[in-house]
Amino acid sequence: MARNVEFDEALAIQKAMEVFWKKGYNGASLRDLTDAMKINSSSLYNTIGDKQELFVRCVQHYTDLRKLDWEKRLKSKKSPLATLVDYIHEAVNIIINGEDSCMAVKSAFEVATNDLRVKQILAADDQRSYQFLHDLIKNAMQQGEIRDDEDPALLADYFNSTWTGWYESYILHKDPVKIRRMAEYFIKQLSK
Amino acid sequence: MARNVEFDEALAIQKAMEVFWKKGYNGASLRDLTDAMKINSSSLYNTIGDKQELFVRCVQHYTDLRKLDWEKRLKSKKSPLATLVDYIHEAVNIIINGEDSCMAVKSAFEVATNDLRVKQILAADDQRSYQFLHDLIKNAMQQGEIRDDEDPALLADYFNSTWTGWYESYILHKDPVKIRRMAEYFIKQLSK
DNA sequence: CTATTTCTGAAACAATTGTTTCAGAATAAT
DNA sequence: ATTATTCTGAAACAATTGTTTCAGAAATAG
Repeated sequence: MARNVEFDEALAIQKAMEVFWKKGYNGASLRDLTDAMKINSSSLYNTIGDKQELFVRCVQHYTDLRKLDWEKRLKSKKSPLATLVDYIHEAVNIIINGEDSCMAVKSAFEVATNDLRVKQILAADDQRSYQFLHDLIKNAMQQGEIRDDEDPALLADYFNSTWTGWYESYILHKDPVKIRRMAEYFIKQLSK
Repeated sequence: MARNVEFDEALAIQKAMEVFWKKGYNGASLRDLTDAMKINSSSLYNTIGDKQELFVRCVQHYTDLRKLDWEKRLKSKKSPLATLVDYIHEAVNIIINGEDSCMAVKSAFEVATNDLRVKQILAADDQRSYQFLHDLIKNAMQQGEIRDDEDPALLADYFNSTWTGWYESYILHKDPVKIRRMAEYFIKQLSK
């Protein structure tokens, strides 16, 4: 018998996520956040909680979006290798066109080192990313699209960790050609 | 005709570097820094400058140390491939045994995105790292230690960006075996 | 409509932030 | 030893930090 929460929590989390993504955890102030979320800090503390809790929710949201993407791609009607190659090309485009790099990677280095909950969320995300690659690689092997003389688990681990360095490279050199060339090498290595 | 600076600036930079390395730029407060440096903030502002300037000096110091290491390794009497394999094994040990990951990588994602000077220092560092790998790969090819059907520049770029992902993986999963297996695959791929 | 509960906005909170001030200690040159 | 200069330590600075308070607006249920 009382009033309901007025603001759209999902939208507010989305907006907060964008701020954290761009500025990092320590670089984003509560004012930055509540301004973007268009709510008062009292509303924030009444519903979501403090800054740490908000960040956890934002990272969770970020990884949820990635999860949806992987699930959709796994349902694709294309062959496993084609699906994988498509994914790599889109990943490259995101690296090259994205303004603020990858929030998961940035958070891994800035926050996961000190915050257990964030580390667990990102570890689970990384595990899903691994599983996505692993499934595609294993299926591609079974269908004879790629060589099967290497352990798919090892390949998935190896490739999964590769993207991170491309993000770093692009931050430092802003060289799209360099990223594309590495991606082509990556694909060639996989295919043959 | 006056007093000299009392504290050891090189030592103070080293101590400040350790704080930034562990806590990041935004996570480290001026008190954290001056405590570790064992100097008063007035001395800091009198000699080195403000927080940004101090950070720049610390990142510069960090990359100087790496530069020395690469130069020493290039003078090694071992074969290029052996030198490279040694380097990879030591890099893995550093990843696995280091408490605070890699300051260059952390700074690339936290600071280089917004600070031009830091970006330039880290880009130059990355370029030296690339050159180190490139020299070794090219020499190994010329001496017939590894296949020469791939562009050494491409391989150097590709491998240079690989380490970063290993750091991330180790932060998230703390799994030494995973890192070692990726390194072995890396070496195998290079050799054959 | 009334009563009750809950949310919101603005203001205030103490603590911490990066930075500056300045008196006095310390030293080098005369 | 005196002088001139510069460094150091402690304190203070205003601004910003994350967080709390609370009066009043809003809305649900009776």
